[in-house]
Amino acid sequence: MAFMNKVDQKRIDELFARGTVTDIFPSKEALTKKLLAGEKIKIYLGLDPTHTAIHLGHAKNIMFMEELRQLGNEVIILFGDFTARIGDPDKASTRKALSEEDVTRNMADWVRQISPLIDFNDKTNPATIRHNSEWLAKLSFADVLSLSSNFTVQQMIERDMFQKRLKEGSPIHLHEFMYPLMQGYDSVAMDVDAELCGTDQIFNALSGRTLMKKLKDKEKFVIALNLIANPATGQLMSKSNGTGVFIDQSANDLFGALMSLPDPMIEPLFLNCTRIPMGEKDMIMAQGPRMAKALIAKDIVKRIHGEAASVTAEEAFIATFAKGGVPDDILEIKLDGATLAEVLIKAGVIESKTEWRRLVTDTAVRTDRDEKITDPTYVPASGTILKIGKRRFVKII
RNA sequence: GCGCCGGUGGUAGAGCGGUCAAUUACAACAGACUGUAAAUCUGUCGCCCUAUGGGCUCCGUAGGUUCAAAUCCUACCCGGCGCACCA
Repeated sequence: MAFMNKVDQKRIDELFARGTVTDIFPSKEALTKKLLAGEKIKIYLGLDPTHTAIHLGHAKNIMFMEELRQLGNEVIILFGDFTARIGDPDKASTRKALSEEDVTRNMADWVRQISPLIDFNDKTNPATIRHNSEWLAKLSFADVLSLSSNFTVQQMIERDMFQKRLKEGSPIHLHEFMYPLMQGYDSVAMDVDAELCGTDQIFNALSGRTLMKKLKDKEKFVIALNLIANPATGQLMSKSNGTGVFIDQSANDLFGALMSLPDPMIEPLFLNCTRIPMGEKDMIMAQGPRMAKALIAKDIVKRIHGEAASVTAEEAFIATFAKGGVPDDILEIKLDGATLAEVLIKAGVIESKTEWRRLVTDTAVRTDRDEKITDPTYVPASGTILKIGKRRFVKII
């Protein structure tokens, strides 16, 4: 184990070649040297249990951690359960704190969702999970004072978000200055060699670097990964931009969500979210956007739902959207004397009768034989398959 | 505690006595088109109905003024800013 491994070298090169690592502190050279020295490095990735809307931007960081784990490093997934209850400074405002139950539930949900992406059960080198309440909850006020003496107010207010708030006259709560401190102390408490984070977390990660140097005289590496953005528009992948893809959905839905992303996202997805060798990139991109996107979507679905599901998802997508067909597994509903609209509301397919009337007048409702339904009071025969819009399918039994 | 400002639909954010179920943008939904659940164009976007019409609910909460309130008044709750208090 303590010798330089050619295979590892190749793998590390490949990892960096994807261009998803934007910053390394103190330097890339130092890190590569350390990784190749055959020493097992202890690295952590902090996750925020204030929410469970896990999208590809999170997923790709987890994938990166898995890669490091496979290279033999000690990999820690750290839940900021203590910090989540305090509230992280947000761009615009102070974030609300969560209850303990919320945080616990969220953490379980995170683990469920990321489990396909990182191995917590490997026999020799499993990824481990820790919680920062383990140490942060135990600090005394004196400890906190002593920690905070390592930073100046000037360093804290230097942050963009604080500058912005100062300018706007929005509040900056004192405890928000503690956040980088707490996150920095995570590094000390776990005595890590490195931290992986998104570029948005560099400030916090670097405060950990400062603390490690001051308190332990140790050089902590910080590896910052890019945030996935649309190269054409510069917009980050996010729900509000209509480009957020959440991983907690069925194979079919995930595949569809990926296919519907704008074409300029193909390359970032390839680089960030797949591990298809870089050598194949040009060949894949040369196949045109549709093929390339499908290939990438399939690879991503495979990582989360497995090979078989990824194949079915692609087939279902082609059958349903490219050919206008009907997927296999559709909701079956029984009328039982109620009107169609009533049954659909009950099944959660539509929200209200008003919505139903709208859909009918928009000619969004048709049978599988392409007959348009124009009467809201239409009573379908048993066995009829109804398409409502592009994505809603119902079979009457 | 005092003063000032604000709380509007999924979000941002107009409106500030009738013409407001509430401008606009984003999100969402639908149609056309398409390789696509993309882009673009078009339409829709509180609920209910015996429907080119009618009814109900809605602008922090509760009252009030008025023929009429999201719009004015009062109280309360919540948020922000400033000042003070911290004998």
